[in-house]
Amino acid sequence: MKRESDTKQKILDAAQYLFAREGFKGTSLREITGMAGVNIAAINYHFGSKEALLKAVLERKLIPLNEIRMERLRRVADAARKRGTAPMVKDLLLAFIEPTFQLKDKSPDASDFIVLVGRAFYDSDNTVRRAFIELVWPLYELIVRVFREALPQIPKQVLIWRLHFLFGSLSHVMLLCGSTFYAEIREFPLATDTKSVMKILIPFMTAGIESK
Amino acid sequence: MKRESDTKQKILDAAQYLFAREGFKGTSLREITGMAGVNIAAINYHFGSKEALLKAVLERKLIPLNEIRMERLRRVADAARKRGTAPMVKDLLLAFIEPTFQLKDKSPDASDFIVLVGRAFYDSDNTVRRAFIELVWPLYELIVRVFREALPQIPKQVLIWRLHFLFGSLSHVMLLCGSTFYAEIREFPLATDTKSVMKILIPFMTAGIESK
DNA sequence: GTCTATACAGAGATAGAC
DNA sequence: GTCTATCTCTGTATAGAC
Repeated sequence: MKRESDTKQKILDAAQYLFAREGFKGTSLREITGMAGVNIAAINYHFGSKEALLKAVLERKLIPLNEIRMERLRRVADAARKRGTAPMVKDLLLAFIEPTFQLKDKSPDASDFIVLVGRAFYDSDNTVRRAFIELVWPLYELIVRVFREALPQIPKQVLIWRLHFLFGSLSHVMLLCGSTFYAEIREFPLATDTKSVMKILIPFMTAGIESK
Repeated sequence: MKRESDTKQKILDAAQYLFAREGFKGTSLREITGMAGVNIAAINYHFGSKEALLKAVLERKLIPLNEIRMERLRRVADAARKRGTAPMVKDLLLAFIEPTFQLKDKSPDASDFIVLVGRAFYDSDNTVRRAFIELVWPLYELIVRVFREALPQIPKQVLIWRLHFLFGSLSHVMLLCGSTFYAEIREFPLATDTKSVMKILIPFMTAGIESK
């Protein structure tokens, strides 16, 4: 007899793998169940719909990741408040960005998840975009708040634009670091380990966000 | 009797409109031909396949746009060479970025095209990504070359990473400026006219790319 | 409760008659 | 250049076995 969570887990793993490679629309339920070695009806039984399955895949890793990111951002902001100073932009950036890439050191399927999330905001499917935005909304609000504390002299509209530039760069880097499918665009291999990327990305972003 | 180019044109217009809204995979040939008021088989007759239609849609506006961008980049680099100095980063950035947004002042369907291109690199469909990369490759190579002239002291790998950060931000901004579908993520309206966006984006990018 | 097999309606692309 | 016929594959629903 199979345990309930076994089938669910196998479906989630296969779905994450395939969604990352073929996209949401590009992956059929038959492919997923075929790969997971379960019956076609299992997805509807366990999750209710393809859309609900996508949400489950995203939530599984994104909720814990967001908790880590929010915790780290709050810690930076709190420490600054105790010192009576504004938080440093580079500390906030590292707190926000680093945890995502550190996932790769923990689990072998992290790359698929990173690609999935890196694409989510740009997906042409409303379902995917909405599910993603809903999940990251509290984090987004926290980011706006702590960066306003760090840079009170910058008009809010300008700061929000700059944060969006950051989100764009971050998504782009997530795809380049998370997947092998983008090798075609590189004329020679770029180092994509977490430490090397942070060393280039954080100073770039700090300079941009702090610019006059 | 219909003129040959009439049917083709109507298909291209409908396809661009629908691809921008529903994505490549998410748009059916029936939707396109229905909107264009032509027969379902007309796409295969005129273009050969859905994939070839996508390429035609991209090429129609992207080839002329890339010529403008490359022309402007070369002009900045040439002027600097004549002066015997390195080209200015902010001039190169404006030459590369501004023409895309200026399309909106020329044609009413430019927003759809901008969204389509803004998404292309992030599409989960290989077809879309490959078609896009092939079309922008000469521009990409020129960009690397002129930015190396502007910043010879920065190691090539670091510079290429920074250019990719730029591409990510640019794509993100193209979606936010080109579409109304992203209104959900803004807590209050951001100004998305070309001049306002350039005024915020160019200094941000200049500071990031020139950072120590 | 959990899983399987099968049915279904609709959308996919395309070949070939006209 | 147009249209229809066709055949495959999609997501979902359900009836029943264990």
